[in-house]
Amino acid sequence: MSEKFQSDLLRGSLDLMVLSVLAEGSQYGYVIQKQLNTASQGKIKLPAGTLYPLLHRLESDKLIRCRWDSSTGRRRKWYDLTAKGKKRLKAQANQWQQYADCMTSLIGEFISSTKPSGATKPASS
Amino acid sequence: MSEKFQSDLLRGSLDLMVLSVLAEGSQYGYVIQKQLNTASQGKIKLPAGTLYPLLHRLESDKLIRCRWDSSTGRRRKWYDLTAKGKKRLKAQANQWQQYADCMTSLIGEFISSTKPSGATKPASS
DNA sequence: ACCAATATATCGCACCGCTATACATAGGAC
DNA sequence: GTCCTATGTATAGCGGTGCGATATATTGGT
Repeated sequence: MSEKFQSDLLRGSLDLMVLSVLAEGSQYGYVIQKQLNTASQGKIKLPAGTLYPLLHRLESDKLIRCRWDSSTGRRRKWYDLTAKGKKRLKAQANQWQQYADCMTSLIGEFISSTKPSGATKPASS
Repeated sequence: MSEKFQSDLLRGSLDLMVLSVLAEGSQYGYVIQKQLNTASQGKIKLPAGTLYPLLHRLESDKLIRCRWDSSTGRRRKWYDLTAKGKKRLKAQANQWQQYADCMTSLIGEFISSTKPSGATKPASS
């Protein structure tokens, strides 16, 4: 249970995940790491050797910007989405959805839909 | 329109797609290529340099098996799912679904559910 | 004083999709 | 017959990226 996803699944969508976390507000690397772990129910355990180079790439692509700050305690590197980053987030989220739809139509019949606790959704809102 | 998916999206799921095509029956490489192109509405255009090495990998992993046959015309290399391949297909399809659910819960709010600025076709209804 | 958790960083490996290139056959146009 | 395109398979090498290993520094608890 709760196995880790195979690494290759992250290729092409890990940057999108990080952008989506930052869309909720400024964060620093270590928290992003923990957040993705939590949000995925332990299935995504980003090693530091993946996370920090990724953040550096996003920054050099001007999708996020950073700022050292110590006002919350320790000195940490806080990241923010740029306008370009927000735009990219939307574009990439939509592209991912199309990709997912495509995958589902291909492999849908091979998925055993035995959800461990059924409950579709308690009719939110 | 009908842009190609970025290559990295395929990492970790391309093998799954090929297995799912072969689950419908024996096929040879060239047809698999066309089939994925069709099924994805042109968004997946597998280059031969991707397809054949992939088939070789799947074969060396004993997920598929091959056989040269000329009885339908030209000499072609026909592939079949092995028992191991069928098992892998199911396992990987389920893992992918979990991954997709995880992604959706992360990025769902950033997906604009309206299709990109209206129909290319004048809505037949 | 010691140790674990926090926090960031970089090096080099491994994997795989892609481009480029190659070769062979088949069928139609001219 | 020759040319061109589609069909069909194959491999070499490049490039990008997730990861393990390793390094460094700070913080708080015992």
